[in-house]
Amino acid sequence: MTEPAREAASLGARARNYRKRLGMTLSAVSAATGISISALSKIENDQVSPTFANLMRLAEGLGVPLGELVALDEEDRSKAARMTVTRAGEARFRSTPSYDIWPLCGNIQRKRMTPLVERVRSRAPADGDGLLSHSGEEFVYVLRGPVDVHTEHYEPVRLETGDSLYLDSRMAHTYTTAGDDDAEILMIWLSPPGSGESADAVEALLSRRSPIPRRSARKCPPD
Amino acid sequence: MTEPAREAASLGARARNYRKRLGMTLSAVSAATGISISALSKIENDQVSPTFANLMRLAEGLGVPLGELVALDEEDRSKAARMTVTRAGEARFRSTPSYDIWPLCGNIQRKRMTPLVERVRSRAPADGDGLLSHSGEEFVYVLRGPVDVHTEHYEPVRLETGDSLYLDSRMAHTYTTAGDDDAEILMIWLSPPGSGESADAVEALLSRRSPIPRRSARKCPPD
DNA sequence: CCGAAAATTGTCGTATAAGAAAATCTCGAA
DNA sequence: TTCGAGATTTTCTTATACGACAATTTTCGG
Repeated sequence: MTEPAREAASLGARARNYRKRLGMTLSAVSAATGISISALSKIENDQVSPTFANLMRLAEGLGVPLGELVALDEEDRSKAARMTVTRAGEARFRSTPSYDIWPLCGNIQRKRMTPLVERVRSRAPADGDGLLSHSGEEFVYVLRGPVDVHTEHYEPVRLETGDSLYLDSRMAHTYTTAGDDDAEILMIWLSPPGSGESADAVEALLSRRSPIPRRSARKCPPD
Repeated sequence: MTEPAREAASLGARARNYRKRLGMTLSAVSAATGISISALSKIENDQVSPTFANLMRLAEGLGVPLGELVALDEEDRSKAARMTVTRAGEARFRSTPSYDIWPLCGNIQRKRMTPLVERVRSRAPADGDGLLSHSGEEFVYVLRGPVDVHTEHYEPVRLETGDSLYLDSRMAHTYTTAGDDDAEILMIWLSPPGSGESADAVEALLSRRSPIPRRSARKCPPD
């Protein structure tokens, strides 16, 4: 057997990695892309040199940027190796009128996603910050619901525990708790490609949300 | 109003732009890449869908990262759906040797993050897929632990429920359950920025109509 | 060990990309 | 304007990717 799949050296290996990653079979990819199973097999085994048209279909079907699918490894991965862990109780606590916020994994630099656990306290959009829009995209997974999502273009959506949501942050939005207790959500915010990332990301997010001075940070576990 | 410099919309246009920027003729590119002149002409005019082999040769000959050559403009998400919800039970189920996977919010197109709920079944890296590396970054929040994180550059890390982790996906990694039962994690995978960096506006203009001052076949590679 | 699903391999007909050479175009100079 | 040489496009033929199908082989669960 080949050694554990490192950065796949060939196009076929990369394509296979991305497929495996989604737990898809060749038939599934075939259905998603319109490429025949046999062609997919040959592509993954580097027996053919696929056309640009099929490369585009494949990237689309696998949900991978085309440039990434075709790009050869151009970087020393050992230097780029980065990882950071935040323990359940170690996140630092911040507060806005509507939310208590625990930024996660803040140690790592140069990361592009900003993960937060938020305790939703407000019961109506008017209670706190109102609808706000900002750049980027955000994904929300409800740790303890129910939560109502208010946006400028959709009817409010109620999310229960375990529900998830993806939205374009440029559309004004806010979250409110829909139950008797505060709700809790895990949010991952993705800043747009051009904007500077880094630790400032959380500050930017907080400053947009919080017209009032932040309190001093204190430790408080999400759970 | 003068026509705004728009980015090359097609692969052929991009290829031509890069060639013009270097002041090269088709023959020069042919010599540099090994691709026939006629094939180059047809590629630049989008009359053919070049093979991956020729795409690599072309990128090499033009001194352009392959990802840039092939990347489509990833803009225009205005028309796409701005929000999508996945209910707790509605995610479609997929399975790999090591994981059960529920892709979340798959409906929305053009999103840059890929959220998944994964049930971790394997108890050791060797049980299933082994260590895998791929592009991008990933954030993990442990819904039900404990989970062990194995990487190629770090000692294994044990995560309990509520812990979170951020890592560079290019570092080979895998997750195993460290308890008696299967573990469950929420993962958000971020694919690398589409290499569709906008072509330089000036270059786009230059390559359009009024050609670069053409000194009788003066082939000077820019330095 | 078995059976089923998945994946690979091989063949064939078709579609189409690649390469060679001829035809056409461009543009400066006489 | 005409001319001519290089640049580009347009024919051709050849090479090969694609899709369909069938036959194994491999991979997993049970």
